Amino acid sequence: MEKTYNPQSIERKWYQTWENNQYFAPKGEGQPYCIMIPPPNVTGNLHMGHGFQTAIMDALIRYHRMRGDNTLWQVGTDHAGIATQMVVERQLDAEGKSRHELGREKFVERVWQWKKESGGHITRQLRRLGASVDWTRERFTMDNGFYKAVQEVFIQLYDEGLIYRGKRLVNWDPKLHTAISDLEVVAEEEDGHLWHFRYPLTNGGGHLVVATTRPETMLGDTAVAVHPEDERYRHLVGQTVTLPLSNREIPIIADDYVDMDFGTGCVKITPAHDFNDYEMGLRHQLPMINIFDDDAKLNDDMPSKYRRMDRFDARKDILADLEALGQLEKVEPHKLKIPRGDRSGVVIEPYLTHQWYVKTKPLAEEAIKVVENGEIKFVPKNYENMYFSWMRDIQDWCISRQLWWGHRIPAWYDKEGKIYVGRDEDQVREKYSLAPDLALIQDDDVLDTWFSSGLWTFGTLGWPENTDELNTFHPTNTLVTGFEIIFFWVARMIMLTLHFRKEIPFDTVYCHGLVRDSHGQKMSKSKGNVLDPIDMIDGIDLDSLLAKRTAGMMLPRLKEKIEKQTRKEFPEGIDAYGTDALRFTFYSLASRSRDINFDVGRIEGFRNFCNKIWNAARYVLMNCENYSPTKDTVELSLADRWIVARFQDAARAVAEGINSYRFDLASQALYEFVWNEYCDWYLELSKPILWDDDASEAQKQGTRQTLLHMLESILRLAHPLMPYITEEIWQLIKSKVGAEGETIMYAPYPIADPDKQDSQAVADIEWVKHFIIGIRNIRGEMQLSPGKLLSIYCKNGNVEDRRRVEENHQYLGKLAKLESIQWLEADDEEPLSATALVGDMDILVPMADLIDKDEESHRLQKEIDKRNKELKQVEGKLNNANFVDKAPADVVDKEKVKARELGAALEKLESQLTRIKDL
RNA sequence: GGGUGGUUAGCUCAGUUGGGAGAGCGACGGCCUUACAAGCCGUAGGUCGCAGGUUCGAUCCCUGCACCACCCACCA
Repeated sequence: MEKTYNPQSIERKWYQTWENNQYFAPKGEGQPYCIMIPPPNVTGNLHMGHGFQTAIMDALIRYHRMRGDNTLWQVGTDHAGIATQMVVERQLDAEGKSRHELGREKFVERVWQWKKESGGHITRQLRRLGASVDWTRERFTMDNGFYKAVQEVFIQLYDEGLIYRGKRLVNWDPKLHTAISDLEVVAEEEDGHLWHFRYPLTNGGGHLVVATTRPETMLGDTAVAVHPEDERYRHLVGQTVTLPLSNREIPIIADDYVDMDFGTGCVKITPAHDFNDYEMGLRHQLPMINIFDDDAKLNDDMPSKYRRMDRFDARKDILADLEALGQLEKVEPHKLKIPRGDRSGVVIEPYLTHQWYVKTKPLAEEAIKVVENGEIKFVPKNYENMYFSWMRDIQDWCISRQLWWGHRIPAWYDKEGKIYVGRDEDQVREKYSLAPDLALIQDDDVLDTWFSSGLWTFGTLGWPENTDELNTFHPTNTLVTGFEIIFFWVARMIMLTLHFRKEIPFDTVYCHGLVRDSHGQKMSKSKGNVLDPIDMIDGIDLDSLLAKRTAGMMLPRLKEKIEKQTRKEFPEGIDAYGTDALRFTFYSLASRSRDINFDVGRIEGFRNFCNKIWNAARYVLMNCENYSPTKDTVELSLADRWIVARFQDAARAVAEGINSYRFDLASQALYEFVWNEYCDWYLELSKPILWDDDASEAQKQGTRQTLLHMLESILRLAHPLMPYITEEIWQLIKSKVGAEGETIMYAPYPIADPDKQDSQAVADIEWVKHFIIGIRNIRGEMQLSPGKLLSIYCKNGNVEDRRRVEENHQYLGKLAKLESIQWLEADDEEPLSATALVGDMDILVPMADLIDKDEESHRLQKEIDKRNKELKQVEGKLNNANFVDKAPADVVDKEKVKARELGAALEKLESQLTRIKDL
């Protein structure tokens, strides 16, 4: 083995081996376990969120696979309608072309081309993370089979009356020229104004003042509303005002939606451009005047001077014109929520168009039930509340998009606009018995991307065919996803799956937080704090990192800031830490918390952990070169029995962590066992035996066997979290432990064995550790040379102490670096010493000339202070009659024991201090 | 406006049947001790956001408040 752990030299090799040998495919007779990957955007790039999510899923998958389950991790990618179309449109733009010049067919062809070129990128990156997905079953949301599933679902829902087409107000994105769903609109508070206009009463008797944040929409006003009980305006209801600029007469209506206390209490009503006004328009049968075109420019029905004008320019002009007319009463600064498209970032316009909708209420009812009754569980549980609150108030889902990239809606129209829904034109003609010469045209729109991803769990398994995969793996088990797409994706999967499969899509939804930078800031290009998981695996030098973070930055000031900040944080760039270290870092961060702050400092620590394992393996191999499994009786040492016992606790803790989705606890239990017990103590305790010429061969074989067996067990325990290093080392040692199989991936996962518990060995080693630590403390504090062999005395020990000293002579001598240990009897004169306590036993390190008197006084005083503080607390409790009376007896006893021990220890320490001082 | 999560060592975070406050990184001191300097040994550091309450006892349970983050909602 190389002296230093080098992830680069092992990772790619093993992944290829695994993939080539089809180790990722479902296998065996075990119970099925299945995870569906949340399909990443086919042309996307792996980010930290993917990294985190993939690490979690792979751990679950490898864990179940090793436990013998018939395990499938289904992989695939999403066509991501808007995102992908935008990328390709941007490319065209750079060539000075537009998609409209190209035409629909050519454009879609071009997107497929782009998918072909860059579609492999993200899947290559998933491989780098060690994801054991079954590549042979990779799917795409627009592959032929999926297309069929999507059509089937659309047609059936339409035939059942759960999909309808209607002309309604939708969220219109004027940049992308498409409708979007409520979820794709993000409303942020921004500074704006509240303008007060005068609308003159038609009969000449004065005017009403309306307040608005959107002056330009006045061109589409069809009423002014007041509250029915508003004394100020009650008498005017039924009269009309004359709308300035348009000179239209519009009614004054009463509606209790109006808040009398806001603004003037008069609201201008623009049914075609505001969701509330739309509802009111319906209630009062108001005309709906659309003032915009698809670009959100004023349309040709508007007064000529505003036609073709951009909405924001029109606002300025209208304000100026109203002011000129003397109708602008006042302007106030006003904070308001501005709706913007999550993709385009432009202000969304409520806009009257024909769109397709899913009637969600009936679907949602069932979907609520399965979470209520526990068939589907959310982890952490509180996300269920979020789910419920949204589902119980769900709105119909606008599923049509005016894009070209996506599933085209399987609907046709005749000249009269009658709708025919079916698989294709021929089938539609047959289904609806249409005359062969009736001209039909297909709907131009495509479906919302989430409509197809909503079918992911069963669509990928072959539905609508009744496949073996579907019967075996559906319902799937665990869905691992970010909480931010619970509504977008999770809820819709549950609704659609219940409807079409009459079963749940998965039984558990594990929701993880958002991966942020080390200061809790969201990672974003504009902040320049984005970390690329691949860079942490492969490393990146400072210049490349700077170039990457500032690529395409237009603002020099921003660019400078990002450079400065990056130089400060990564003066040397980023080291190549390897996949295992990156993954382990993700696990350590996978607590219940909602935000995951990724600190690069931690990955280094876990790379070091890999190196620790690596070197432990080197040690084991060096000492077991000629070892082979033997049938001869071997003798197990105390340390052997101890580490085996301790391993059971570790194995239980790791499994518990994984089972409860507490990967932080699982990784911590593993880390602590490997480093603090196996390496720090067990490997050290093995040396006195292996390097002792007097030790028997049976003892040495026992130690070698335990070294190997424990190492091999650790590798299996760690494999789901750190697949590469564990496979690499496992291959090197498997023959020595008689392990079968070609890969650790199929080796059995360790299960804690209660019979291997050994409380005697654990207690003895605890005592040994205390002994050694006592000496080390004196060494460290007294500045004694670490290599200096000490001759020490023990005193006041009981029978147990004497046994332990006797039995563990070798351990103590080697690890505490002792020349000799001798017992002093009660009446023996004590040499002046530095002392340590192990239970009731004193350890004396004679001072001779090596120990400084003042130093030792100081050290003793520190010990005394510490214990005094503790004793005070304990005595406080024991002196409290209430405590003694009311606390459980075992708690009181514990405190009493503690008080006695502390008292005894203090007595010794103090007399020792007096002796030293009196010197 | 309604709701959720958070506030613990300098930093990032663990800490559920309420009974001794922890880890990693960083800091300090000492070591190239034949697995590992990506290491070893030792040390220091916290009024567990604030104020009340319940309890013999509260980081943990209850109430209120402050601050941070997020989700939902029709105030022109």
